[in-house]
Formats: sequence, C-alpha cells, structure tokens
Amino acid sequence: MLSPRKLLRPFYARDPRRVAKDLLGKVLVHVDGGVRRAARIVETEAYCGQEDQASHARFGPTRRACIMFGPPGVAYLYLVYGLSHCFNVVTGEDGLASAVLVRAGEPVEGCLHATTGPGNLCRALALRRETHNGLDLMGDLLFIEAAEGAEGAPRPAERTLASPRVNVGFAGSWADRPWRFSLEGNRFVSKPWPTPRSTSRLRPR
DNA sequence: CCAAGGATTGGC
DNA sequence: CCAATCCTTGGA
Repeated sequence: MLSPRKLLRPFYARDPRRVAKDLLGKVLVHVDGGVRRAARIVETEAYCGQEDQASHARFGPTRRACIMFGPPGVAYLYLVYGLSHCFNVVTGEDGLASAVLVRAGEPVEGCLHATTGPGNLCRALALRRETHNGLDLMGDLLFIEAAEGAEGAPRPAERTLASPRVNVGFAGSWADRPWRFSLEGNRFVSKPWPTPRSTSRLRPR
C-alpha cells in the first residue's frame, strides 16, 4: 500500500541543501510495532559531498559513512558522543556522498520525549542506529510524508532561515557555510538559535 | 593495537 | 563550563 503523502525517491535524489530546505514542514514517521510516532520537521542540516570537511564522508566510503555514498532515500543513523543517536536521510545521486541531518521537530503523534535536538528527536521517535540504520524510506516502517492538509512544504506564514551548521567547528571554513535550515521563530528549533539570514542566494525568487 | 576526538545533552 | 560514554578513524 502506497501512502499518497509519502515522499518518493526523486524528492531525495537532489542537492542536499534543496532537500534540507524542502523537508521543513514535512512529517517524519516511525511505525513502531504498530504505533505511529511522528514529528513535524522544523530544523535540518545539509552535508554536501566528500569534500565537505564537516561531513562523515570526508574520509571517503568508510564503514560508517559508506551509506552516504549509496542511493538516496535511505536512513543513515549514527551514535555520537556515545550517547545520542542522530537521524539523517541520504540524498543526491547514487555514488556521491550527501545527506540531511534532521535536528528538531514538533511532536505530532506518539512522541516519547522532547523533540528538540537530533538526539532528543531520535529518542522521542524510538529510532536507534542498531535497528534503523540503512532502512529504505520507501518502506512502511520509517518514512517522511507531506503534512496532512498542507499542500507545499512550509505553511504560508512560515519563513525559512539559513544559518551555519552546529558543532562543526573542526571543519574550518566549511563550518561557515549556511547549510542549516529552520523555520523562523519556531519554539522547537534547537540552540544555538539561528541568526536570521536570507535564503535568497540559494533559492532566488 | 592505541590514542584522540566527536553532526550532543543535561547539569552545575 | 564540563563530563558522560562509546564508536569511529588514523596512525604506529
């Protein structure tokens, strides 16, 4: 059974910055033993290619990062600092390394915890590296769908902010690229709160 | 094999 | 500000 709102492969098979921006307002769904746990995405980050020194792919297709080099629309979950699981979706062309980290959401359904921050979001949705890494988001267990009732991605009144990515100071000048995206003023966006910055460079209108 | 450090969080 | 906690990576 194909859900009419589920995002399909072509959505993910694009530049990760475009995917990251378009994921705002979409709903990440985990069907956990028949229980739906879902959050509306309000904050993302794009990781762009093997050259991106902030990306796990910067060392090439290692055991952890090889999934980023694979086909788009697949979940990439890793454990960071020995504590927190983080959910990403692989983007772009098969063979090139890119992904979008989902950093925060608004609780929609069945959330077990706060949904602000990538580790918290995974905890709220009961997502773990051991059980969910490598899952195809075209399946029925883990996927992203358009918000109910909404037509496009963000609601009309909501604006998108672009700002530098969080905690990637080790990446030199790559840390300055405005590849973090969030919904302006949303109370579920994580700290540090993004400094207002136009996305017009990325999406001229 | 070993050392270093991390796409975080919560507490002081 | 800082420690927790363990996985991943690079280098000897």
